[in-house]
Amino acid sequence: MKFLNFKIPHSLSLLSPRRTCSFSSQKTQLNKHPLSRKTFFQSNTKDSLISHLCDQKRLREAVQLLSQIDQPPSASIYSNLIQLCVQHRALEEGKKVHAHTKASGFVPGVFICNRFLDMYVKCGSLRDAQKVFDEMPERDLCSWNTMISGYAKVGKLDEARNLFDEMPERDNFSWTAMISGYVHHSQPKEALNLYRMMLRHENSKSNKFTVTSALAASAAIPNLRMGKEIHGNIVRIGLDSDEVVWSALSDMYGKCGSIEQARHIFDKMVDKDVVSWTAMIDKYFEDGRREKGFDLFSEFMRSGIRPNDFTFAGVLNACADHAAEDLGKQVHGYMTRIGFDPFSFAASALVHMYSKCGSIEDAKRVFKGMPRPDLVSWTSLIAGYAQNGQPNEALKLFELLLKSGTQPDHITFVGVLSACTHAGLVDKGLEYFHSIKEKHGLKHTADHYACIIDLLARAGRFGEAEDIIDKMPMKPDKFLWASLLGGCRIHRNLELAKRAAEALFEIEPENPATYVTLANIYATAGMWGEVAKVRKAMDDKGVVKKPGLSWIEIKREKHEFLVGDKSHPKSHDIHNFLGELSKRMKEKGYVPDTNFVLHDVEEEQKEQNLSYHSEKLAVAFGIISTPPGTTIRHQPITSKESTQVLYLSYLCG
DNA sequence: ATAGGGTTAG
Repeated sequence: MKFLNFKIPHSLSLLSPRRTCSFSSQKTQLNKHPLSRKTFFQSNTKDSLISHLCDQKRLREAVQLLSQIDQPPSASIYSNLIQLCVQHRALEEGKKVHAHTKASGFVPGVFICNRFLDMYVKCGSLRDAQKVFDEMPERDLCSWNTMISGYAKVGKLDEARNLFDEMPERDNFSWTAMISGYVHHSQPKEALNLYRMMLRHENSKSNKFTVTSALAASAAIPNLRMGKEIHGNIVRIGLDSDEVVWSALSDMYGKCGSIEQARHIFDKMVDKDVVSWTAMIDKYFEDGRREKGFDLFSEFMRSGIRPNDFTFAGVLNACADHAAEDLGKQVHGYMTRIGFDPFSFAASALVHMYSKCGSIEDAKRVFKGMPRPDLVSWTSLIAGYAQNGQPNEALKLFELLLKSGTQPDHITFVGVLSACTHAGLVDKGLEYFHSIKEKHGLKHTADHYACIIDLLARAGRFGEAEDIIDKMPMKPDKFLWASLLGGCRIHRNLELAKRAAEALFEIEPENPATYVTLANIYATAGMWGEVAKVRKAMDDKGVVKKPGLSWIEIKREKHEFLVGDKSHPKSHDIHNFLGELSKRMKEKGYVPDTNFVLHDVEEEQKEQNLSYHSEKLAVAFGIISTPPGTTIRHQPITSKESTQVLYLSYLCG
């Protein structure tokens, strides 16, 4: 081996005055000249020392040692070094190695060039990769594919596609890189076009990689017909023995709305791994079938396969959505036992879960335990404070965020603006609103506009609100108009209420809430003729106000209530409690504020006959069925069809 | 050597 090394650094002879001497005579020369011999010996040792350092993953030292030798080491040493740079995502060191090849006069072949391409791509410097690619005298399929995949992964799809179209021939790697690039960057249709093109024109046969990408595309559209077609292909070609293919297939059915089919495939899988389990569990959550999801989750826990951060994040988000803090706490405990990455999104999902459940102290504790909280955690906590009656804490936290050097994004500002709304800080809110664009260089989103209109309308500053609406660069959405309508109701602004309602009738004519609110505004103003007109319009259009339905969960059992509901077995106790409660409230001097009734006029009239609103019934039942001091959480369901439904959950302590 | 499945915040 050492003898071989002797041959490679022929530039060694540069050190010796006799460059032209032959191999054997040089050896003799070396023997005769102690200095030359020492140099040779050192270089030789350094080569093997670099190899040794590479084996030990000591990248820094290896590169430092490399910089001390002027002549190129063997190609395999370069290769090892580059690979190590890739592993460490060490762009700086990688550049040093690259510079060394140039300085030492090493002429890299395609193989080493491809390594450099891969290194630059993985370290995130596509510019350097492109430069290497441009300078390559000779390229192979791998060179092209590495570039295409590099561009496709970061969403530079045009660049990727240009290379793809330009390359002389394509293989499965090229197709997969391109198709998955489209899938991951919201162009699933283009992905499927490409897949069809592959089937048509090229002789490339599908393999498990191309079909999984195509399945992901069908899932993202979603296109069940195409998904089924690919399923057929898979069976025909015999690719149905691969875990990932199965998983993608199950995912496709789930995303295309056939959750039963997804489960069917999931059940048939022999070697389910953490990804297939997690995906199936999340399917149930997305489908709103949380019991099923939680059941499958506990089944997974018993399977012996180790869950990962995706699993935890998925379940915790489901807990957050359902204010299921008891389960969230259990998951937290489990995570602590088996360990989780405090830098990962499982950690921020914890902050989110506790914030959403109203346990802001727990959220803060998790947040403080994070070595470097990410933006999602900051945002969750800020929004959590805003929602849980501590808007000033939310704003303080936001100022801390700015000091920490983390850049807020548009979602952070939704939390900030809603904090201002809750705190009634109108001018401060306006200041933040303007800073979004001016100080942070972000674009105002429809959400920001809805927030700021909500803020101004609640404060009765309708002139400014209208001014902003008229100047905004996009069409106001339904949330904005609904906020405005709500503000008009508080401040009895009939004119603007009409404008808001008309806009809402156009956007969502089928939503009864608009009619009800407008009728209420007219009723408050005593304009009964207008109330009747709104009612008639509702009837004419066939819009039906669904009765408000509320439910509360006591010990995992759901109890439902309609307005004026007397069918519950405990109905008598509930009504006694509520009667007692309003008696005591009146004694304390409480006067009901009719501006803030949550229900429509008809229901209000019912209430005068002691026909209680469903929320009141549910909360009352919760209070009398639980020990004193128990937290009762409420979670508005924001699905399209039932905006007035409340979800209340009693959590065992 | 280059490619595939599940993913947070109002």
